[in-house]
Amino acid sequence: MVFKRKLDCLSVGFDFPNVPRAPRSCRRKVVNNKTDDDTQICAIELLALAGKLLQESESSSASSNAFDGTNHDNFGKEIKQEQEDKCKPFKSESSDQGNSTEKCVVNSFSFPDNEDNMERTPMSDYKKIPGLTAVGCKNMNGNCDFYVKSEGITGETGDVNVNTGFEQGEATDCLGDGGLITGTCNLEDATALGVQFPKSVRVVGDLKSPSSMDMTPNGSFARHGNHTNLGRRDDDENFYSYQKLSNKFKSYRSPTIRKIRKSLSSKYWKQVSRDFGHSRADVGVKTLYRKRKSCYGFNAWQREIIYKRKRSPDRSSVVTSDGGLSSGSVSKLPEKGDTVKLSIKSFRIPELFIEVPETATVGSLKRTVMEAVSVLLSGGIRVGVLMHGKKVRDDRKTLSQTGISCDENLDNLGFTLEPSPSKVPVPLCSEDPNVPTNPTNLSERSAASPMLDSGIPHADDVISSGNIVDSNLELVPYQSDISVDEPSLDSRALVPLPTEEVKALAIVPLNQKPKRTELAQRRTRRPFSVTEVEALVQAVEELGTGRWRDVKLRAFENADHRTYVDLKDKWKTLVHTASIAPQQRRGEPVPQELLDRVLRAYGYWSQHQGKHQARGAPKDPDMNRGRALESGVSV
DNA sequence: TTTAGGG
DNA sequence: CCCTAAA
Repeated sequence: MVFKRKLDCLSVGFDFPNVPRAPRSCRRKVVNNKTDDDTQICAIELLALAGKLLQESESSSASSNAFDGTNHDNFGKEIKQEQEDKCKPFKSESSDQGNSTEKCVVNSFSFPDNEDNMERTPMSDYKKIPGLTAVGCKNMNGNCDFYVKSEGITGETGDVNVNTGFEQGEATDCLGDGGLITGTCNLEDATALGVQFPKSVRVVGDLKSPSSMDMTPNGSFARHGNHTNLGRRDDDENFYSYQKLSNKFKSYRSPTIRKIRKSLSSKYWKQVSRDFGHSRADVGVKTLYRKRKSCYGFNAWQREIIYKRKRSPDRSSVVTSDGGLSSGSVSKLPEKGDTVKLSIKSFRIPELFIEVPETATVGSLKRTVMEAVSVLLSGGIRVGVLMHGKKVRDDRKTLSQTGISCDENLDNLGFTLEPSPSKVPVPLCSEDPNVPTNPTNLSERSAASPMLDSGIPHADDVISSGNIVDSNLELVPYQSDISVDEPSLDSRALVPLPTEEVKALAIVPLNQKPKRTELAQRRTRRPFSVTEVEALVQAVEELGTGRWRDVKLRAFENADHRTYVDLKDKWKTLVHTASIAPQQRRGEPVPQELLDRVLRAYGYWSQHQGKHQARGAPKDPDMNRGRALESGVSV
């Protein structure tokens, strides 16, 4: 069954720690979709906003130079050319596929730096609003790359504004309709922007806000980074915002998780539970959920940041004595050793596989991507360091020992975002030959397939936050064979690593209006048969109207599709049905005899709330004689 | 997880 | 049937 399968896929969701993986069949399906070119479809790269902290004068000039007219123009051309080159083959192939689903792998996208801007930016204002829209998309055949174009940059008072438009007719070829805009990015506070597109562009701006920092040779990237993002002059405000976002994120995710759990067959969860060493399925599920929620979710990550901020002020120059962060302290260099300055333009993150029908709206695509990213981020991520393309696993090594020094060519240095492997107890379904299970090489592939949101593409969907159409998202846990990504070649400058992470994380939930994904499809209607009604009435007569679980157990134990809520609902309708004229009743007629019993029981239990509930069937003569029916108060 | 009710 | 606040 299609629906079922989709649910399974979805439920598996994300292979971040503690989350069950998709059934093999599901994952294999994804794998099979891969082509040789798929290896190119490397992990998504989250474009990171990074900054190089320089002396005021230096920085200022640098930033302005980064986007002077000439460079800018070239940039645009290059990108355009890139699009044309790569999209052509895709177009021919896609035509063969008919009007079916487009599968895209999001390679990279920017994330907004300012939440307000993000929410308020109407489509029509893209041209004017400072921001960056960057979307990379490659179809499964690896033939289609399209990116948004950087249209211009203006700067005022140190702010850098990158206006990126999306050229209709270019990138649109890949999706079949409309442009693709996942978000805008206001660089108001950004100190640097790296766009890892055909040609990287870096914007260095507003140096007042050090989102970057110097690192001591002994410092760990992660640790430093974790402090950094918050190290803005408006630290408190940012942090508050961050927390708010975190809450939103939480609330956003919860329903999804619940759906997932709900959707999963108990059988599957039981399996999962066993995999995790829980003896009881229900306990396992609960534990899983809670554990993840408390340990690996966004909250944990947040706590970690806070913790580190307070704990190791000496480790980072951006942390002030009072635990707060100030920009002023950032400029202070460590007294010993050389300083390594890095600029991170982008992070490679686990691949996100997205699948949407051509008829899906751009808005739904955006949301789909958003959801995929949200799920990815919700699992907790960590930073990986690559030197010469090789992952540096030893965290104890000093930077210089690793080869990361001011003398070295830092082009060999790369970073990745990855799920926290340490949180992965045991790879599920590791027997799958198609799926490498090295936890340190985790890579996510999320498949999103809106199926119901096949509405007519509407530009409004993109801009009207209040007009969001449901989209479908299904996440397929997936461990790709992509373990070590190419280090990004042009990254150098200061490293506010986690800064970017925080931004990314904070942004996702913001734009994500929690909406029901099609995951939670409405159950098929299954009218109660007379027999069922009889059983229900019988049980209620004996147990009362406040013990639906018991009713379920007693009369519908084996009817998996009848939940106690269903029974309660049915009783509710029965009471109503019995109360109205027979002519007004619909559906399969319920014998009047049963309806009489319904009213009788209803009346009885209304007057005996709890009195007999502890015992078995209340052999109350009043009820049996139907007197309760008339008076409602028969005792 | 259940219960209780509104949607 | 769904969704959820409460318990």
